[in-house]
Amino acid sequence: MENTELREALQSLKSTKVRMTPQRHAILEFLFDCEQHPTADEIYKALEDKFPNMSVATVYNNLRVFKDAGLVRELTYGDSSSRFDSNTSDHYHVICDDCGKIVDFHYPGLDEVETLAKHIAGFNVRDHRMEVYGTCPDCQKKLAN
Amino acid sequence: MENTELREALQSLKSTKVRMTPQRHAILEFLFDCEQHPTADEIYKALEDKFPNMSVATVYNNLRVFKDAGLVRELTYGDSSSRFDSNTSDHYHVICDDCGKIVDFHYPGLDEVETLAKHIAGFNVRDHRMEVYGTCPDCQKKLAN
DNA sequence: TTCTTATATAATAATGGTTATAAACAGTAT
DNA sequence: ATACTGTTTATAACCATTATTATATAAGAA
Repeated sequence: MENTELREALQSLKSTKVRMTPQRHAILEFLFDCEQHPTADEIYKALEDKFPNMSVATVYNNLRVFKDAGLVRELTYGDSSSRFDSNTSDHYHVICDDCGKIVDFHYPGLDEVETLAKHIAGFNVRDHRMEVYGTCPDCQKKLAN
Repeated sequence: MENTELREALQSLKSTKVRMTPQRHAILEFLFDCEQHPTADEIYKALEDKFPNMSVATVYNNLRVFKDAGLVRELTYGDSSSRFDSNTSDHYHVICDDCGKIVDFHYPGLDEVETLAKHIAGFNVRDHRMEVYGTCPDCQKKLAN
C-alpha cells in the first residue's frame, strides 16, 4: 500500500504551516505512485492533463517544499536534470551509464562510514549517498550485437 | 611530489591522439597542484593572468577530454556547478551542507557493494561514488553562537 | 625547416534547467 | 466583509554548459 506512505506524507505536511493545494496533492501522489525517479519536467508533463494551467515553477517550488520537509530526495547528475525520489528510506541506486536507468537496491550498514567520516573530518554527519555505475542488462545485450 | 602524477597524466595523454597545448598543460597543472576541487569557472579565473584570451569553452572542452581519458573526475551537486577532482584513486568526500567545503577521506572495501549490485541488478559494474553530508567544524562553531 | 592537415582555440550565440518577480488568487482569522 | 498570509500563474531572468564557426596551431611528413 503506497497510499499509506502518501497519507503519512500529507499528515506530516499538515503539522507545518504548509497548505495543501490540489497541485501539491497531485505532485505528491504522482511521486509516491510512480516507481521511477522522475525529473521536474516529467512530473510537469504527467500532470498537464489534470492541470493544464499549472506552471513549471509550481512543480519546482513544491518539490523544494517537499525536500525541505524531508519527504523527497533530490538526485543530481552531471549532464541532465535532477531527479526526485519519494523513497527516503535507506537505499542506494545503481545507474546505467548508457541509458540512465536507475535501479534501487538495499544494503545495510554504511553507518560505519558515517562514523569514520565524523572522526576523521570532525563533521557533524547528517546523511550519506552512494551510487553504483555500470551497464544495465538491456544495454549489455544491445552492446553485444 | 605531485609533479609525478602530473607527468604520468601528460604521458598517458601522449599515448592517445590528444595534442598538448599550453592551455591544456596549465589546466592540468592547476588541477594537480590545487588540493581543492575547483569548478570550471574557478579554473578559468585562476588562469586568466597567464591566459588572458582563453575561452571558457576551452576549459570545459579540456575538462571533458581529461575526463574521457580517466585523468579527472567530475563531481556534481544539486545547486551549483560541477567540481573537478584530479585524484582518481579510491577515496570519498565529506561535504559541508552549510559552506560547501569538501574534505577527502579514505575508506577501504566498498567493492562488496559493487559485487552485490552486480548480482541484484544484473549490472556490469564500472564504478561507484559515495558522499557523506554534514556540518564542518568551522560551521559548527559558527552555528553555536 | 617548411608543408600539411587534423585538431584546438577564441568569440559568440544558443540551449536548457532552474529561479526570481509580480500580479492575481485562495484559505483563514479577525 | 476585511485583512493577512501563503500559493499559483505567467513571464522574464539567470547561469552553467554546449554548439558553431572562423582562425590559429601542434605534430608528423617531406
